[in-house]
Amino acid sequence: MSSTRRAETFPASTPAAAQIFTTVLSHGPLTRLEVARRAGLSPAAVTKAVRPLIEAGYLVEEADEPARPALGRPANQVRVDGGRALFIGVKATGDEIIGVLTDLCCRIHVARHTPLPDREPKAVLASVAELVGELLGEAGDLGVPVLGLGIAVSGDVDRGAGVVRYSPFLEWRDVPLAELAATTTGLPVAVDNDVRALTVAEQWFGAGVGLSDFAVVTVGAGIGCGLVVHGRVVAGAHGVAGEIGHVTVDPAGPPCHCGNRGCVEAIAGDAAIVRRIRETTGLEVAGTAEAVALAHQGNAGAREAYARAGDAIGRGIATVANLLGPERVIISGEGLAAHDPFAEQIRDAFAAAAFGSADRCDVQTRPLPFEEWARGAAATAIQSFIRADDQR
Amino acid sequence: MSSTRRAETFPASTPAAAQIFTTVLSHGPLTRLEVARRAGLSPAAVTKAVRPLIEAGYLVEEADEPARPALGRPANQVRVDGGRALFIGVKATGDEIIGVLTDLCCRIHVARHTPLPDREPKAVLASVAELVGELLGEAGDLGVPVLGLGIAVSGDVDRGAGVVRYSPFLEWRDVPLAELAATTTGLPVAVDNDVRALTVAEQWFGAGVGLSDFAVVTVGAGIGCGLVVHGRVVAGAHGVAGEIGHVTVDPAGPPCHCGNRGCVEAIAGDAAIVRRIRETTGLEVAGTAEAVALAHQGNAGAREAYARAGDAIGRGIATVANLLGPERVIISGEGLAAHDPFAEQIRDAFAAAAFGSADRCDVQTRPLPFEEWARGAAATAIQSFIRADDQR
DNA sequence: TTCTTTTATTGACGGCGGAAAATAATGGCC
DNA sequence: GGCCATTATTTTCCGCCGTCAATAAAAGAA
Repeated sequence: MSSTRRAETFPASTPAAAQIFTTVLSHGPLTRLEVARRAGLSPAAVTKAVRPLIEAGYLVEEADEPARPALGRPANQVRVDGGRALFIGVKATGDEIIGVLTDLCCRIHVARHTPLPDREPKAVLASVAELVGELLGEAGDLGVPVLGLGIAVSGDVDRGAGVVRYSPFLEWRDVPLAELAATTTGLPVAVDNDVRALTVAEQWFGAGVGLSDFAVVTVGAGIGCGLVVHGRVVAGAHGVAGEIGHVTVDPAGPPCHCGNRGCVEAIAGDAAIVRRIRETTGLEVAGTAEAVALAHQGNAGAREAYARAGDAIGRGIATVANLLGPERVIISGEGLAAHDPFAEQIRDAFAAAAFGSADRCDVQTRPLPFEEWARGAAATAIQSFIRADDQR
Repeated sequence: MSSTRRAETFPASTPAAAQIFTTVLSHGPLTRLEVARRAGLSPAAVTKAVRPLIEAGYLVEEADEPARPALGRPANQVRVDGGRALFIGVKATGDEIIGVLTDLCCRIHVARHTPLPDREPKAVLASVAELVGELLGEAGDLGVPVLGLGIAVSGDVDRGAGVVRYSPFLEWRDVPLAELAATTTGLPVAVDNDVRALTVAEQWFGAGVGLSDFAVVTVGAGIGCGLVVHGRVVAGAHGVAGEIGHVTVDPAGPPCHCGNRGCVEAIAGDAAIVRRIRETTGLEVAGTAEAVALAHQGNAGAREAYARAGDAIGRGIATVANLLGPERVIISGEGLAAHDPFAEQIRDAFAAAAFGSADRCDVQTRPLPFEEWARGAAATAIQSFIRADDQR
């Protein structure tokens, strides 16, 4: 199939050129002058950097110029041609693989998911290859080349080496996933931790655009956190960071699988909430869906459990805000959109526990559809293709 | 006095040159080849950058070459000439001003402190000017020029603007301290938060040398924290960061002046420890010195209070480690050196509460003599003089 | 002495980004 | 319509920085 097709490379030789491209990518259509101001470069430098990018088709001149000035020569806006290239993002959980086909602007064109019968690296790799094959087929129909594959896995991932150091859900240790996937798919592969991947997506295409310091908190089975400091996603000295789930909220709280008590996750994780409702109401709650339904019906025990969870998350976020002073915290989770009381509780607890930063830190809540995880993986693939490791 | 003396400027025009200098500054004498490797530059670039620095007297060729290779031309090591320039660092607390005269390598030559009669900006400025005047006199005796003044203040400080936004201890709001001190002393002035200043000193001259991710935790009247992420000191989006003192350790704990309960500072701050000992033993403990003495004598109540405090600090540090994955945490405080059980308790609590990072995060304890705060201020002055904002 | 080995320096080269000037594209004004 | 003011973009030229390749330097070994 792919045979000896040479991997296409991005024509941005210098860091400045990459920065110019990412500026346009994140901040929509911009005139060259606006790009120059944002990137802190001279207009001439922008002109020179933009030309090869237009010639290669990654940037295009915007056809209509809506924002023309009252006076003077009208500006020509430039934007990224999303249709120029496609990327595939894959998120592997313990029992499912989610894959999306996105364009260069990280807009999802196709989403697929398949169950995962076996967690062995080989079996997972085979499933990933199959899913990628299907998505490549879709891409072939569109006649647009796929330039990269991103894979997101929860756990301890060495992004630079493309190795999954340790993934509890998959029960993997030191799996050189990037290399393996590259040989089976023939695509350039980027591998990263799932929450960090999601954070990259927010940084470049979401609510973190233009911010140099923000946090993404994911609420679901586990509680995760991606941090952006100084315009770069924090990976920690050893690849582990953002473990907000195991921040202690109440030393007398319920035991956590990590060995401590009262971790955020032990109070606000899906399983913890279900367990709490069972304990306080005596009802046989099967799962999260039922717990949410109970809370919506006004069941006191369920509401209390969610209030407790919201409180724990709010405290956890306040801890992040106190330590890092982010400009914004983006809370995202499956249940959040449908479940406002939860979010409100988070806000209240945050406001109470945040020391000096509460009024200066914007807390946003946004839903997290399951494809969003895979989109994050695609974002890392795009980032890796552009080869721009830091940006504002 | 100083009249129209032009401020001396550092002859490192490019970021690369500044990086080369800071590499030599932090990593002691190095051969040009070693510098090139560390800085990721060609040997030729190092040669060219080093020459003007030697001509200006900031670098010198090391006289004796101890590390000569078995074979080949012996290497010429280069080091920073500390005696080339002096800097003054000043730390202002609520009731005292501490000043040090350091050389370019941030070694303390003279330390002075004077009580602070009044907290009004004008009065503080006058005291600072007097102290600086004395230290300038000492510098004049040495015949070495003083090239900068750094002032460290606790609270919310905008380093870039040189403005103290809000300092609770001094009861200041929006005081343009850098500008004021520059006009009264005639020196270039850098102003920063005290804990961040201390962190810069550790990063360049202390236990953080060579690390891109570490934390400094100060234990005393308050509990502070300076963070280095991606090789840069974290200031947060709004100038507030590192508020580890108000991380909640126990929601049912004692009330804190910040309005919450069970903050680290409300358990492990000096005042909290003294109060705890009073409550549990009924003894009239006057201050920290007495509390420490009681603990050393084996008084059960005092030991319990310190154990509690150590536990709280350890948990707070674990939170930092879980979130940021630093390579090292440097705990520094006045009482620490004399007070090992405290430190041990911190370690234990950290090891228990740190999720996955405990075994990979090095926890160091080091004493914090009172001049160390002022030395941090001098470090920011040096950094500001070199004009290198980030480094590894 | 001469060769080998390692370090440091030199000089040519290329590329990038900035400054300034030129060019382009409009609307307004006479 | 011609001219001018205004703003955007491009061109041209220039300086500077860092790399490359070659060379010098400073030993010990043969």
